[in-house]
Amino acid sequence: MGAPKQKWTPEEEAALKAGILKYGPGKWRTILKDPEFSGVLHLRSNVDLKDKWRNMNVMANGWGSRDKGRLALKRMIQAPVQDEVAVTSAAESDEQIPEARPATTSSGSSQYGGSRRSLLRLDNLIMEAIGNLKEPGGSNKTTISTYIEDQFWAPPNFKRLLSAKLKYLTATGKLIKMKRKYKMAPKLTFSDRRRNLSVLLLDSNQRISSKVDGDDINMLTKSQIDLELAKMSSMSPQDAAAAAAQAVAEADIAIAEAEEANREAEAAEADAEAAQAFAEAAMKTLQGRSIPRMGVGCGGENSKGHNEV
DNA sequence: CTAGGGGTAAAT
DNA sequence: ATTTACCCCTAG
Repeated sequence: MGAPKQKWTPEEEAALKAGILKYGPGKWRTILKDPEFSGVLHLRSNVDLKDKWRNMNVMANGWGSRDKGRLALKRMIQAPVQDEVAVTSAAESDEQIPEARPATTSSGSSQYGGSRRSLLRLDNLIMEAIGNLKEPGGSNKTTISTYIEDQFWAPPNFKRLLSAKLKYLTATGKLIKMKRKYKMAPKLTFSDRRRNLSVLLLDSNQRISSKVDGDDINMLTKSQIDLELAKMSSMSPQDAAAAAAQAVAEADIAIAEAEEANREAEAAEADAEAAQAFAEAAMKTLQGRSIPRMGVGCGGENSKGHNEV
């Protein structure tokens, strides 16, 4: 009647994920009662949390429980019908997911539509690489490149793209170049109000109480969290690749330009999506560190955002 | 209260 | 026209 739809804000998503990280999946009521999250989620109900989490997870692994058979067996060689549906969820090694996307055939108008988003993704990918490598003193370009190339197929011009990106990130202060290695900025000057978000996340990175009771379904706690991260990773290569091929056609300058324009102009939607990815990267990076507590007051709001209450 | 199924309104 | 995402309803 009054509100046809109420989109989830990144803050809400972050809070939800933080709550799941803190307690675990299924404790929606508990998460909702937590004073740290109730401030952000007091408008949502426990059912909403569950639904949202389901949607996120479905996107992560491909087909969790929903999505009957729409995209499933459609245009795939070999029919894995008789096989189990044991996805590669509990992968303890690294984030590596079998992409089963029928590729984006919507290359009708090859504008910058999807490029901007992908570029921003690569941005986060680099952060994740550095954060995951956890190399003391930072990681050099080759290491980062290897890390990414190892997980995804790298376009022929990837090295070039990466170089441009690294340079840009260093120039903007997001990365610190020491000698020949790149490190993350200590102050986390990624954005303005992105700080309290990370703090919010970091506050609840204690650990997951994985109490092995006896049943088999137990490890869907941390696995699913990591799955979330894998989602971003497995989604990037395709999109980023297409973007890379296009971007290289233009010039390396176009990348920085697009990035800058993106950051200045529509830093509402893109940044919003980057928020959750960044939150995760930051959380993983600063894991097990002494984090000074901060107020969780989200005061500074962007001027041109969507005003939905 | 939580898990799952389903429908419908927005995006592409 | 197809896909995404939010919300409601029902069963356990």
